[in-house]
Amino acid sequence: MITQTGRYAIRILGHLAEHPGEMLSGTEIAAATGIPANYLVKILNQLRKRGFVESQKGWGGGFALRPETLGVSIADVIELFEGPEDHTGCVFELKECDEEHPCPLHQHWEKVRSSYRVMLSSVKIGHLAKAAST
Amino acid sequence: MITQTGRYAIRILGHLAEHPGEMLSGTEIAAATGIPANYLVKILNQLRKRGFVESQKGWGGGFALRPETLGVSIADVIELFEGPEDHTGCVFELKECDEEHPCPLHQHWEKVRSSYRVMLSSVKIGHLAKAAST
DNA sequence: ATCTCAGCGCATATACTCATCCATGGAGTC
DNA sequence: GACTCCATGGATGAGTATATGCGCTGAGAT
Repeated sequence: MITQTGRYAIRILGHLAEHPGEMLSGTEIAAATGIPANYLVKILNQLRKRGFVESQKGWGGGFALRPETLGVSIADVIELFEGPEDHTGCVFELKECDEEHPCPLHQHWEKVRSSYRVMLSSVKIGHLAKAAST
Repeated sequence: MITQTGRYAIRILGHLAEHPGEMLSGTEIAAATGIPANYLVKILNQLRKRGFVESQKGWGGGFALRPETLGVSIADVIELFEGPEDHTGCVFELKECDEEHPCPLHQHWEKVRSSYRVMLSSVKIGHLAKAAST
C-alpha cells in the first residue's frame, strides 16, 4: 500500500514532532523509532534537502523539525519518496475501462483511491505529535 | 497498491472468462493481454496449481478457466501471489496505536482498508467477463 | 592545534519482483 | 515411429527497494 521508506519518513517526522525545537541525533532517533541507523540518516538527508527538517553538524548536532513542517501533509512526505502518483487509467488495465465504459472494478477502485487520497492529504505532521502526548 | 503479477493474473483470468470453455494457448493469451509470454506462462502455472485454470499439453493444448473459478473473488487471486494480508496493527507503526488509543491516521486508514477489502472480495472473476461483452 | 562527535556523500551489499532463456516431456499429426 | 505443438520446470538476468560500510567534512570541546 505504501513503501517502507515512506513509512519510515512518517515515523521519523512524527517522532521529531513530539520534540519540538530539540536537536536529536540520528542515533537517538534510530533508537526511538527502531529504524536502522544507517538507512535513517539517508532518509533524514532527503527530508533536509526538501526543507522538512534542519540539521546541525558537529558536537551536539542532529536533526530538528522545521516549524512549518507541522502543517505539511502526509501526502507531501510520501510524494518526496515515491514521486507524484499518476493514478490515471484502470489499475488492472482491462479493456475499454474509462469513465463512460467502466470495468466492474472501476467504481470500487475509485472509492478506495478517493478515501486513500483524503487520508494522505488531510492528516498533517502536526497531528502525529498529538498521539504520543496523550 | 497491488503487485504487477497480481494485476497480470486478474487480466489473464478476465480474458479467459470471456472465452468460456475454449482452450487458449499461452501465446494467444499473451498477444491478447499484452503480458510477456514467458512470464505469463509462469503465472498460468500457478493458477493451475491453485485450481483456477486447467491446462492441456501437446497439439491444440492451452489453458481454460475452470467453471467454478467464475465465482472466485479478486481477493482470492491476489492472495495466491501476495500471500494473506495481515493488516493487523498500525501501518506506520506509530507508538501506542490500537483500537483504544488510535493514532491520528488510524480511523482514516481503517476506512481505506475497509473499502479496499470490500472491493477485492465483492468482485468475482465472472464479473470481469461482462465488461468486454458489452 | 588537536580531538571527538555527528552529519554528509558515495559505493556497495542484500532481497525481492519482474522477466527471459533453455531443456524436458506430454499430446496430437503425419 | 518421426515430427510438431505447447505446457512444464529450472536456471539465469535485469531492475528496484532496502540496508550497510567507510571515508570526508564541519563544529564544538579541550
